[in-house]
Amino acid sequence: MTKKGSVNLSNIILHIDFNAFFCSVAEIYNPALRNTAFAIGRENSNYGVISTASYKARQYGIHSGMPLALAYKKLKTLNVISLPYSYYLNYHYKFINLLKEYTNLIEIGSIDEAYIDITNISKKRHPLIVAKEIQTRLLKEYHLPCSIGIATTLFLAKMASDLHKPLGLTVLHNRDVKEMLYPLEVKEIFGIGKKTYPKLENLGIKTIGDFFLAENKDKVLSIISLEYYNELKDKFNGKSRNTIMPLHKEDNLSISTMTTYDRRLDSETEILEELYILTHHIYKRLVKEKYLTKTINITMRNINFKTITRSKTIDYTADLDTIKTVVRELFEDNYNGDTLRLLGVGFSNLIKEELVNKEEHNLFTALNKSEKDEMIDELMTDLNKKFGNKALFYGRNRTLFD
DNA sequence: TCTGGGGTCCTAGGACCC
DNA sequence: TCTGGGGTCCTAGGACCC
Repeated sequence: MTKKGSVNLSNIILHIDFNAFFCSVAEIYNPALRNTAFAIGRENSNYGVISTASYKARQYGIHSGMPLALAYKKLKTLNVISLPYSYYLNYHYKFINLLKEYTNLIEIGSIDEAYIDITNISKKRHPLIVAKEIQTRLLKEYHLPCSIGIATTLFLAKMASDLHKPLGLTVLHNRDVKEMLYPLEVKEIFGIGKKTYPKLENLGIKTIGDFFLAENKDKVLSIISLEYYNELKDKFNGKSRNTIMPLHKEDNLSISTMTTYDRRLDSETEILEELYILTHHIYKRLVKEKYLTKTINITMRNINFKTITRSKTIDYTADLDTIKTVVRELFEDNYNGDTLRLLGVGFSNLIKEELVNKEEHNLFTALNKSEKDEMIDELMTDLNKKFGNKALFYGRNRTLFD
């Protein structure tokens, strides 16, 4: 698809990434915050971490993920605020709706970023013009500054949007990858995080260029697998996914909730009570979004930050009592008396209620492999009729009738 | 300085089935 | 007595991302 001399066959992907999205939304609701040092995080508290720091706050060395206690050390007067999540979501939807004016080939990366395929649009208008227009409209209509990357694959578009912030507009041609990306630190690679990066750095591999240098290959392979190495190599060579999966993110593989407590928990009764509260909380979402769950998990983190998760798989259910019983069992079977700082409850192996007919499901599990395949084919045909492409997504995750 | 909350993907061993 | 090969599911944990 991106062979030499066949540029016209390449897709054109934009990655649109908001700059300090949560802060921008906060500024919409309270314009007095503009150009001030503030951050999004737990209000009136000395624990927890910064979610997003305004550009002014970043001048003091404050950044996301930083513990609040440290942030206040850097700037005593730092203004830390939070808004209900729905406020951010509201602008997320406005953003997606604006993109829909251009194309339906939209893949949502997270609340503040999305990819779109403008290959077709680009036949009539230059990609840069289109990107500039989207960027300007988001700023003028919604006061949301963003950076946009333009490239032939999703991965390169994302790397490109990171190159210039805020309000960047960056075209990254495949032929320019070496010049533009190789000088960057290896931790800038999407997929190399804070565990892997120090190990590479220890071996003298500091830049992306070092990472791909032939003579460093053995060193790199002592840290990561050959498969992953090759995958990254392809990505930097422009040989990775260049098609949008439009419905990605619209359906969950799992949902969960967790809370860090500002008190320490060591009474079994109290912990179980809190687990029930969390269970109710996440259960409401399960029902609201019309899922059934098959696997229930709890998370416990002790004061030394040791975290365990325990799960149990049962029949698909949306019955609160059944779920609470499993939660209690998981807790009673696994709690060792530690003093805890965090609890969580989650559901995975989800399936949409409307796509499960219990009777059909039971019938299905009794079939042999080829009968199952046949039935899946029939069902997928039906589902495609009913839901269009959406059904393909369920098929991809194979959760439909496992 | 002291570590939020919500997700996804991957790995690996054991159980179980044919 | 010692024990194949392929496949799927379940569980636990880790890395990573926003």
